[in-house]
Amino acid sequence: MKIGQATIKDIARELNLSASTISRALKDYPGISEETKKKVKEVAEKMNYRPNAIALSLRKSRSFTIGVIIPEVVHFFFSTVISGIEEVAFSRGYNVILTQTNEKIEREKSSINTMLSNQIDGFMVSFSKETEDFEHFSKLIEQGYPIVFFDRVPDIPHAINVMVDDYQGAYDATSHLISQGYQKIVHLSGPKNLKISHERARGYTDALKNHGIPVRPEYIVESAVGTPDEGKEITKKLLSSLPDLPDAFFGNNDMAAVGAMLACKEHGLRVPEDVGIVGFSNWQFCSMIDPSLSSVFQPGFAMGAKATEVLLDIIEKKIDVDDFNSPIVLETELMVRNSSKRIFK
Amino acid sequence: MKIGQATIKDIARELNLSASTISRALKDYPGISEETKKKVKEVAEKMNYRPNAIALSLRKSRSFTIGVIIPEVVHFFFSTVISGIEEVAFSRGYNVILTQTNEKIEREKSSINTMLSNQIDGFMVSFSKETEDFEHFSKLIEQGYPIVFFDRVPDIPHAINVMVDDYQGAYDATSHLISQGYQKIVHLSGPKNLKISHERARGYTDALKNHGIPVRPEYIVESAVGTPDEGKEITKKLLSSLPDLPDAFFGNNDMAAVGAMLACKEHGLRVPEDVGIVGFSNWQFCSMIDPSLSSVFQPGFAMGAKATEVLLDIIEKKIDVDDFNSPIVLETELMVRNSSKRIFK
DNA sequence: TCAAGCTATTCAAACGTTTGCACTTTTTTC
DNA sequence: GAAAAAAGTGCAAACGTTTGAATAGCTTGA
Repeated sequence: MKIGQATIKDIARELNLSASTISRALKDYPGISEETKKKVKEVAEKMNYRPNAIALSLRKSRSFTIGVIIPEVVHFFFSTVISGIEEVAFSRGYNVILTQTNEKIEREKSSINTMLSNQIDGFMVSFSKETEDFEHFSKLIEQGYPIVFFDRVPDIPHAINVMVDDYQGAYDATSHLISQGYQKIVHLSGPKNLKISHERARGYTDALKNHGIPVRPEYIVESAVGTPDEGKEITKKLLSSLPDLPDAFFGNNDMAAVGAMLACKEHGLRVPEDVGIVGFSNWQFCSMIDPSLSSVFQPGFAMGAKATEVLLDIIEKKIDVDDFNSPIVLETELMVRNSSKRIFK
Repeated sequence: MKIGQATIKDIARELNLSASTISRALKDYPGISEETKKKVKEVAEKMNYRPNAIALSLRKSRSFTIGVIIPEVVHFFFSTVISGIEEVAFSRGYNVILTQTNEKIEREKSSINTMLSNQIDGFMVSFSKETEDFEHFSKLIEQGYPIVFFDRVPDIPHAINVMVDDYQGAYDATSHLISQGYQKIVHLSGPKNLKISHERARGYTDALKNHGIPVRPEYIVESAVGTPDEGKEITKKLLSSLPDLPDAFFGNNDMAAVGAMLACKEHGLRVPEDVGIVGFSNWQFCSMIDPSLSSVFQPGFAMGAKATEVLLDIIEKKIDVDDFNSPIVLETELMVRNSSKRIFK
């Protein structure tokens, strides 16, 4: 049978003291005699006293809990972000309550509501693919709720955004392919409503331009879902329909890239000899497949950690919301592997 | 500026009614006139009233929150479990607070403490590799805290365990290898203190025995960490030291199996012609690597969902703790892919 | 001797809900 | 037309904690 946790009142009764004295004694407040403090602490220990965080939250209107809203948990990149969030939150004494939206805006909204009900101290959000209207976030910001966006960030006033340098990552990846002698580079792009998709596409385009390679619209194809199957299908179609066969694929994510790789292999093309491939995100499997997949590393853990640091600093008023007029951008790193190495030294 | 959320008192003041009436009106309690109910609800709507879950928790000694303690978030299998947990919890109106132990028993214990402080309604636990003494869990069970273990389950009285049929999965995998003509099958086993490791090893051993193949102790090697690198190293050593070369590897997990595959390839062995390989867990990358990796599918999502159902049923007293005298076991499924297909039909 | 000044402690209200009970007021019943 | 029943609402306590203000019991000093 669950024994009701000992409370301050129980200790008070035991020692014939008032609740306030117990509270202060436990907190080492001045004005309590050393003797009393000692006794109180002993009894607390003996009774296995554990402060009731709920009561504390009610009193202080602070829950020491942050809410994380994420599209999917079963996603390598996001899981690394969660890990970073959890790590920092734990070390600073906060709880993390987690919900996934499964890319549905309705779940996003309802999660916000339950979290508000739960008096969360702040939000960390990466919004869903369905989200095109940011009204529900703007309202929160206006009302002064601490909220930090990561990875998928909105373009709205006063939003605090932590992101990866998608533009540079894509630029590097594309430049690398060019440097390896690939010229006809296809970009499998991401969903149109995500800023990260645009940034990556822009990096790709700029790299081509800066190397004097014409940008062909038919070489930019949307791979919105981001599964290997989708990438494979799209690539297959391209290979059988394009008059001028591409010699490289730059995927907006690793899944699409791996799909492209499979399609190329099936089409009898050798990777990297005939076709070069680079992905984005550097999922675990990149080094396990054959040929190993070059990819742009996104620092997910660091992103989660940094975003949480910022959120907690805001919550604790160590920094001011207005200090952020531009996003916090983390560096990517191109991991060159065999799928794009054509020039051997 | 954050506007203090409207409370029941605010509505009461607005309508010149008492807090109790508001509370009852909002809950459609009998004994409140339809007219009042209507007015109250309108005003609540207008003031954007949102019940304070913290106050409710304090009053009811129920937080509608469950605590999940998991070894790692960045782990395909566990992330699918979390997803299942989150899904069921959300649909039944519960929050999920998540902590990862990073395989450290100290974090496990301290997580339990903060969760207890937070008046969590119940626990879901998969313990760390370091955990060998289950005292801290036994105590919780004795005190009547609802707690459900999943995947890594303890062998202690009254524990409610949800697990996968590791024995059968391993048995199937090994039998499959035998049916494909492999005879000298190495098992890369898991950490010794996890029951799942024993079960998988037992399935492997029994399959050999039942097919009249002698079990050789030197063919069972511990791959405790479970990374591709470790699997690769171990396999390399085996290939260069064993006088009688093995012709198959059954990995306790996919990472070890992939390591074995890489080592075999480097050693000039062809997969599956010379060596057959089967993993365990069916991680996403299994179908993406070349050759694709056969693996035992573990229903992670279903496990998380089932475990949560049970936990919530216990919390809500829909079922009794004593109804569980044996673990809930979920079926595995062998996914045969190219890494172990030697007999072509 | 007594006001002043400490020290150690207690009181009481507050955070936002819920809920058993009591209290009005209205309606029904005979 | 008076008593009984019903309907609608309010009071107050409780959940566990914190905290400003109040109080009690000392010691000190002139």
